[in-house]
Amino acid sequence: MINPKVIERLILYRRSLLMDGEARSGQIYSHEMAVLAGVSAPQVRRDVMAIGYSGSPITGYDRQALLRALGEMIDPPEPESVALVGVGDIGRGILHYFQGRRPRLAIAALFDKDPDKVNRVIHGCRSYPVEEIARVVPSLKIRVAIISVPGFAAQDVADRLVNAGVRGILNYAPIRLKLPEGIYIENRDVILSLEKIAYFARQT
Amino acid sequence: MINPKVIERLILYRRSLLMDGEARSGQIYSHEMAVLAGVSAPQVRRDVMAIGYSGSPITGYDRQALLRALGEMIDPPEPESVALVGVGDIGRGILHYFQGRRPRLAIAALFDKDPDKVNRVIHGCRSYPVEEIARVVPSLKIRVAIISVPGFAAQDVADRLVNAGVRGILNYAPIRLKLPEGIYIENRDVILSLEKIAYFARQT
DNA sequence: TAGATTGTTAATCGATTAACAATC
DNA sequence: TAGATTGTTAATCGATTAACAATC
Repeated sequence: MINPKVIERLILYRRSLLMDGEARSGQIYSHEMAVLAGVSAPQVRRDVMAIGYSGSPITGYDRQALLRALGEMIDPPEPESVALVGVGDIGRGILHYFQGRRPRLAIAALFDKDPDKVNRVIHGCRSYPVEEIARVVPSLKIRVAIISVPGFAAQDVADRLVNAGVRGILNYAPIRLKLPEGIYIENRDVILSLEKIAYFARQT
Repeated sequence: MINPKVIERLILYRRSLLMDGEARSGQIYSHEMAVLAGVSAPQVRRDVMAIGYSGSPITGYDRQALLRALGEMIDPPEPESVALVGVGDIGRGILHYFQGRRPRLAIAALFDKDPDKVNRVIHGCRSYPVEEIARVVPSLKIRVAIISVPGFAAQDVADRLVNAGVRGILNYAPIRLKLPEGIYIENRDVILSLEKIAYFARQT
């Protein structure tokens, strides 16, 4: 199993290759990829090795073949649905921003506690009360969720999601969720990030 | 200088102490703090040591004194202004969510390229064209900025911000910014995060 | 004093970087 | 072949964990 930092770099490599319009086909060397992605060349070689793709000492890597190998690692084999819980400011922002950007990854269900926000279609997406997580999440085979509810509600929501089959969570709520082993989580607390950045901006 | 992971934990310790309403005053042991913040007890002790505060082998740490020490490290000495560039879906979500939550840290200026979005007041905050960054950022002594513009515009915006005196950036644009040494940056690319989470959710 | 906790050092772990032999 | 690059191993670096002497 590949670790999170490696996966992140693999995603960056793919983007770099796709955005490097100059030469979508042809060959590319590790040091060129390194410049594009902002990492070191040996790092690129190690990462490429990790996905089982190999290049040639003479011609480097084949762009198209490398993109295929990256896609096989990164992309879900079939389109995947994501749940978004909490249709507040942050949640709505993410929903609007995200929809339609990744064909194989789409927000397929919204959940909220507010009766005014449920049983509607928001930005092309059906919204349900949180009590329906247990029913809707398994029926849509959802395994990834975004939590953007207030801190006090986040643990309850997380428990419901995990019980319903979710295995990965992107958490915007300002608390550290307690989750069973094997659930992958990333915390994206905006206020914490800004406090941290402000600290470092003050130094120097 | 303290490293980012330590600062992040210090912020969590403070939150844990503030939210642990049970006993806002009195003493607390490292292993109790460890449970609250979800880290190990020796880790808590090392971090507390790093901010120059010390406890007693008998009574542990004094909550109020520790909170003061944490605040001195984390909080800006005087209220600090933050710039937000890009008043789109994500930017607007952050603006609405963030305003008023941290008294010493507030979004004080918005910037956008769209003529319809500038020279207005959005959610109590004045908006300017991006060309005015060079003038407004220094005049408000802004050192921290949030970038939530499309990828193709982000590098230009970042350069303008850094030239105007910004030293810390929270970047929501889907590119790796090239910045001079000494500028602190955190990347919060939503799509990248979800792709990563989806990968790990598929395993197991 | 006895004992649990603190401050601090040593051991471990993992990831990154540097070096280099293998290769086309 | 000569040479630049790849694949792969060794060295380095840093952070975390474990251990323990000092302390009240």
